[in-house]
Amino acid sequence: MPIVRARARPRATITSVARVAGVAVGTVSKHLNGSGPVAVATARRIQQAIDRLGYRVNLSARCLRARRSDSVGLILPNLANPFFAELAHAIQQALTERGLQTLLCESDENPDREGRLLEDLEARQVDGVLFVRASDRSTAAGRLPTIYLDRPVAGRPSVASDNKLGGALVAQHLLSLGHRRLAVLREDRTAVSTGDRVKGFAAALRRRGVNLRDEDVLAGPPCGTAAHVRAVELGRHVQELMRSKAPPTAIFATSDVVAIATARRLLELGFKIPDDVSLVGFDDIEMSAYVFPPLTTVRQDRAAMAREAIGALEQLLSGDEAPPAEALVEPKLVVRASTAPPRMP
Amino acid sequence: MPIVRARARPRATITSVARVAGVAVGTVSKHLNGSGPVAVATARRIQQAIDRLGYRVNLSARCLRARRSDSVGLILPNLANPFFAELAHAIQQALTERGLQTLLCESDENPDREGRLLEDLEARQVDGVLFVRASDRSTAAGRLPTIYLDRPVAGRPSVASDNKLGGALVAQHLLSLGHRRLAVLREDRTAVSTGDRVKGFAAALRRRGVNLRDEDVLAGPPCGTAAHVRAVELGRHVQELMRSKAPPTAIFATSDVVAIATARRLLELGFKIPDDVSLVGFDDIEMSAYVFPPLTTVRQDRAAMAREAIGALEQLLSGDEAPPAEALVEPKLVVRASTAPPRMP
DNA sequence: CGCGAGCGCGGAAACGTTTTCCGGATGACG
DNA sequence: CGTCATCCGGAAAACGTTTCCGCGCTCGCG
Repeated sequence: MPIVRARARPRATITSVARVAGVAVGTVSKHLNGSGPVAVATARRIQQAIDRLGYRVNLSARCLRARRSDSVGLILPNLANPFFAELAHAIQQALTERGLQTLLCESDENPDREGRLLEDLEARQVDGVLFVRASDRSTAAGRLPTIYLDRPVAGRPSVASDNKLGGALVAQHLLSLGHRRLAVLREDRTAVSTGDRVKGFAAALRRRGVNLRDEDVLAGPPCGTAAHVRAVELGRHVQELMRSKAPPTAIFATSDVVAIATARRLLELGFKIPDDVSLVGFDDIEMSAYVFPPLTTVRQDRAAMAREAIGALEQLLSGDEAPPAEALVEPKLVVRASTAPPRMP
Repeated sequence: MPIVRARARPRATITSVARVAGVAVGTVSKHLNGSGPVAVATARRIQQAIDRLGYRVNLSARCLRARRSDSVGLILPNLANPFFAELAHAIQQALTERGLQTLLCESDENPDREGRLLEDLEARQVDGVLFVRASDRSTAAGRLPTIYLDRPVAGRPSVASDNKLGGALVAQHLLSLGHRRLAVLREDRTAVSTGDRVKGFAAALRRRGVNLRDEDVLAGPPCGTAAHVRAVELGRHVQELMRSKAPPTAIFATSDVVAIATARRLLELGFKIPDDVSLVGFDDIEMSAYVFPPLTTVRQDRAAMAREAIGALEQLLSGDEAPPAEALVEPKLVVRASTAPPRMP
């Protein structure tokens, strides 16, 4: 518990403003919040006092008295993951537009910390929580109104991309280019969102008569493994895949980060993208437009997710309607330069 | 101002805990904070009451009374920029270790919003602020104890990487590989940190008898321009550079994002990296290890910057020592696969 | 002219803590 | 046995707001 210096000059309070303006504190409060009638002349005097004293409301006091903080907590696994960072950006922007403050916390991919974060947010009196769990197995739950994001919980209100549809979009795109020999690289065998992408992908293939064998789906080490270990593992998978008897003509990586790392390995091995092999990612992080080759991917609409999540939270808080169910946001295929028809044999 | 439902069941307060435990509120407070002697038997009774009621301290009330929030504000331009996101991650982690809460705000690269953010943080009673300004020209300043980060302000306590040294490290590396024809790609002509990198680079070259002409330093459009516009501009610069009479054998991009976009353009144009041209970035964002080719770059030590900044802030808050000056964090060269000796003519 | 309505404002009670001050009990020691 | 220090706990005052209640005044209307 660090030592903190008491502020040198005490800050102006609503009381000092009232004294300077020659009115009662209640009147100042009404002027600040527009919560009651105040004559224009009085309002002007109050405003002058505020400006002169440099008064700023004390949100702790307001929150204490009004039992309302106008702030919501956002818990997510890790800002170093570009997708989460960009999601945080979108959410913060949307909340700001609504006049709400964001309290951003990182769980560091550690489910054990999530409980503590929820307690912290409760102690800080947030009105609600937007919660991206560290893993699908994480079971932390607070007493606050919560909307789950990206990683839904059955029976709880949540907002996520339609991952199955996303996977299907990829399948459709690759099939229409003429690909028939396909493979999937996923980072973690257990992640539900990733699993849905693969399921949607496989189902769409099957509907068009193309079979995706189990051995065509390669998974990296479980979530939580060190990044460089996962990269090495991924590199091995790529090599194994491309050196097999019937190498795929297209690869679906279940996230852009994996896709970018896959592209690196393919290029290192001397394969050309998309000439020798097509590559599709997922998320559409900003970086995916800048790498070589610019990545064909599935865009998760972060702004829409943010809007949807905040709407759901407000509905939950207003409490007059039935709590919203699990909402799906439509993903969109973004075609760039990493996909093309397969080379004719 | 959104409507917020009053909480259904009122939360347990320190008063209710005291009643259940059969003690006075002051005693509960002492037990919670260890701020006074309390007998073990009493402490046990209190703890049982706390557990039974599911009590959580109300930080608004504590902050109001104790005039101390144990939280610090962090203002940065944009989480969608991977370097800032990773910096935020490091800072949040370091603050958490110190038992401090982080209030993260984005200015969206907009200097006009910074003033409002500072007011917000003041209203929320943060103990201090870590401030990454949106631009070197942004002049916003609050009344809170502030440590400037990454973009220093003359005469104010600040923490930043030693950008000149970083630039010199790049020069040294490229010179020792045998490069003599060099070029620089920077994103923004006016940014001081970027300027220092270029200055350090040019100065180190000059010391070794290599001249960097003005026309060898290409700058993108000013900060704030839309991302895709900047990418197009950058592409043009790369092309122009490589099609010139004496194309460089090595390029220094003043950030990893620019380097990655440069690599893309070079590869699109058919150049091999590092065979045809070497490429060096700056920052060492995580992605730079995953792209092709893995990027030689200068690592900004985010953890050290976070430690340094928090240390400076605590010193500023304790107030007994002279406020710390402008601190520089040492950057380190990270050699990967994007640099090699120049092709012999 | 009388009366009710409503506007503008003041007063005061909360909100949940921390902190200070004080008193009672207990133990040690002469 | 008396005195004093020590330990533990109670009481109450703040912290800066919001909100409720009520009062005086003005104005419109019959």
